[in-house]
Amino acid sequence: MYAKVIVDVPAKQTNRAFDYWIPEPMREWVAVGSRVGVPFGPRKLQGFVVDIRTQVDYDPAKVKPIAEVMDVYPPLTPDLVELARWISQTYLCHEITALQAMIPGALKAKYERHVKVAEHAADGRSAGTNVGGSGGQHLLLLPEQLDILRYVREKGTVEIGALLQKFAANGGLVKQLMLEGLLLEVQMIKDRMAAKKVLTVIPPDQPAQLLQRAEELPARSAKQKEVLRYLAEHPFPIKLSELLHELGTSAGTVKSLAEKGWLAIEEVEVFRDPYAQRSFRRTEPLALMPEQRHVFGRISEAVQDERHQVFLLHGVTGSGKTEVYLQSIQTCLDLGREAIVLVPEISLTPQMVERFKGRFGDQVAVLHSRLSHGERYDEWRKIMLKQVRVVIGARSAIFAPFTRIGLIIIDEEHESSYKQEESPKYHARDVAVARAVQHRAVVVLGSATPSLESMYGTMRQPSLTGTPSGAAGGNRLNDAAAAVSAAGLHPSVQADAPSNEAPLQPQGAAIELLTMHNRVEGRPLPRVHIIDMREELREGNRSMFSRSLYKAIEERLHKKEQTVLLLNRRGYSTFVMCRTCGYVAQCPHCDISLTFHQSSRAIRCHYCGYAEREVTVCPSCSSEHIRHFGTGTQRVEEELGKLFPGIRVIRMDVDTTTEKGSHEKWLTMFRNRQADVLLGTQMVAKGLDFPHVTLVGALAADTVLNLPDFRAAERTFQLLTQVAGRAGRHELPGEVFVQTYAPEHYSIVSASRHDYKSFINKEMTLRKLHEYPPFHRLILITLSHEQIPLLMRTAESLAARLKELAKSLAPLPVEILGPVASPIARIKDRYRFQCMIKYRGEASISGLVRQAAAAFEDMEKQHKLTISIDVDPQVLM
DNA sequence: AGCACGCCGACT
DNA sequence: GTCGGCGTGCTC
Repeated sequence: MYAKVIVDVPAKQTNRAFDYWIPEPMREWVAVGSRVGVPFGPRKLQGFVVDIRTQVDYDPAKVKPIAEVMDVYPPLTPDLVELARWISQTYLCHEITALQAMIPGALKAKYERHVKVAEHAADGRSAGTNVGGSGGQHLLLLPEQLDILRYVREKGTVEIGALLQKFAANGGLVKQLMLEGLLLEVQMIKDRMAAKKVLTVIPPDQPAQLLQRAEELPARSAKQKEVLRYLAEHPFPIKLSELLHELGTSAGTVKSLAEKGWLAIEEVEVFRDPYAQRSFRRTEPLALMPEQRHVFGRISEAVQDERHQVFLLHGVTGSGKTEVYLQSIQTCLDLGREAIVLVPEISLTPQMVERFKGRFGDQVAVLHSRLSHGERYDEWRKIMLKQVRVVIGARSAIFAPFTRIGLIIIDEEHESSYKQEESPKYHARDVAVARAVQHRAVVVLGSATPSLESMYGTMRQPSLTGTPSGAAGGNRLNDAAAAVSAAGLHPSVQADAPSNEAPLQPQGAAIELLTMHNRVEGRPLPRVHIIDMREELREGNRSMFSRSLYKAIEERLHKKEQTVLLLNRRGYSTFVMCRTCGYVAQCPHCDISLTFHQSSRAIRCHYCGYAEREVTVCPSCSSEHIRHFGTGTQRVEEELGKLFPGIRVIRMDVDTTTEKGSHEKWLTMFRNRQADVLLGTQMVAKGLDFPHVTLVGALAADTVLNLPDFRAAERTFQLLTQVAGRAGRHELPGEVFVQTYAPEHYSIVSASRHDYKSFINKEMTLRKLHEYPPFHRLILITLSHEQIPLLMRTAESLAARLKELAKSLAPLPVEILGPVASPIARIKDRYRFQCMIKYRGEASISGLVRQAAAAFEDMEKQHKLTISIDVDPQVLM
């Protein structure tokens, strides 16, 4: 038998499967999805098995055997292997990159070079005797060299780095021994993190015997008797450390019993459970409101039919989407199938976790970035070992190694954080649809402000001719591309399918729209006031608080109610400027202004981390009129303190939430009403639910609007709607103040009226007019290099090449825009140029782009030029 | 990505 | 004459 293996080298030339022979004894351990160690040229590398065959396509005489199998159970399921291929084709990345993204970081290969003592050096066992060299020639070994050999022999194998460190004074000798063949190099592939194991005492099958045995022991073995009696009474495996603590004895006591064979001590895998300390109050399903009942009905029907379908659940904030998710998941579990819930990283709060753990108990695994490497790995292991059936997590949880997925929920589906910014630059929403096709699972996209892409999907008519995806035998991924497009997320996505079978018309059912207009228990949406800050300024108010917001905060302080203040920092640089000459502190390595950080009193670059001391004298004109521009949360906090002496403010931003668990700490404090105001960036807008919040203020609602991004209006509308939804979720009614310099902008007006429909109509019209997504699709190609001339030349010829190739697709509209300098024209001393491809979805374009980029392969290698391709970019910077 | 092979300049 | 520069190509 042979295996096709994708090796751990992310390069164009190695972006294909290599054939290896599977030695007979390994046969039962090697499967599609296995991690294996394979010889590759002179090295040993990790790889993933993507196929198993009886024949090879390569000269059988040259096929090498697999060197080792890394895991007892393959860490990837066959469907994930297939999905990785789809991702690599759709998002134009190396297949290995997609595969690696699917396993936890703990399983990333760590390559170690070890040495062992060569067998023919074995005669040199005793010190002082010199060993024979390979040619029968007698080499004189120095005593130091014998020391090294003896040390390595004792240890078995030693990592080269460690050996060199140990014998630092004689580093040359180690090398010499290796050259002479007395030390052999062994390459090892290690996991970054192993499962955590704990010594555990296992009682025998018949614990009753233990009492008997205790009698037989001599009187002086009191401690041993005690251990036996304890185990007879509690005949369950127990941690050795716990047992010792319980009985106040030492390990020797238990060990001697183990040596007699009366009990066993084993290493048992334990799971680091980040939620172990907490108990979750069990919750029962809540009664559903009529709208919720209808939505739940549609979803659970589809789940029960085991048919692939995508729903878009548009529910206003506070309409009870989570309860619908919970009950739908229950339906799915009752059918013996598994569920994945994706949540934006930022809203994966303990509160959210609690709701799922409360309903499904230890059936739930949680995956998010704040877990340590080990914790994350353990949660993942629980999924793989089928100890849980529900996963809640951020973007990458879409790769949970389940085998019978029935339901995938994507909460806040409009969030741009579902798009990964590093390779593989996948969108979890699209991957979810592809994965759901494989499993014939249902996808629920939930949001109070659905993305235009998803909304567009609901507007498409189901095709008359197409068979519904997931129908008989259709459970394959080549349908997935069609399904993603049929789902309408994009006009059409095509995995690099041979063009003869590429369906040009999307087929299958479109997204079904489900709507919930009402908040639970008929609570009204909060009243939203738009405050024109231009007018405030005209009337002499130069503070960042309008008079009405000031009054509203004052009122809340009196009534002992709470306030949430949002300061949207995006697009709001807190740059440092000299008021005399206009000098602005810039990063010397990037084309971006440095931002001021109060906590460290430093100015630093967000892109490369460059930092310098705060400047008090202008380096350009020596003036002392240096001002920190932009309204950072720190300044708002200061001003609050001045305006309302004694006010208790919790500030949440990058500066205060980097520490592990700090996020949670602040929110708990606020919940316990230990503060009057929660002030923060985007992170205060998402998913939080505090009963005593009756006032929400957006201090500068329109900062995003000024960014050169076609999604600016959409982002603004979403953010304002989300943050407004934080007010008045419980008994107390809420009120919202939106401060802006663009009070007539449709995104702000619609958000203030809670009018999603008028917003979407306006925005759709504009997008269509300007040929932007979702009507057209984009691919952003960014080139970077240290020197502008070479960079420009390459970018020009890449664009020319693309235009050339695009002609072959005529008459399908494919436009090549650029090259132009990127919005941030230099990062880390590298200049950046970009080209944008704008096309209608019917065009199968990924192959074309790859072809064009491939022509510049040698440029990349020779001149250290980098080309990065972003399919469906979310952020155009 | 590594690593070897291979073809042209400054040294013993 | 050789050591070594890094361009080119391969890894089952």
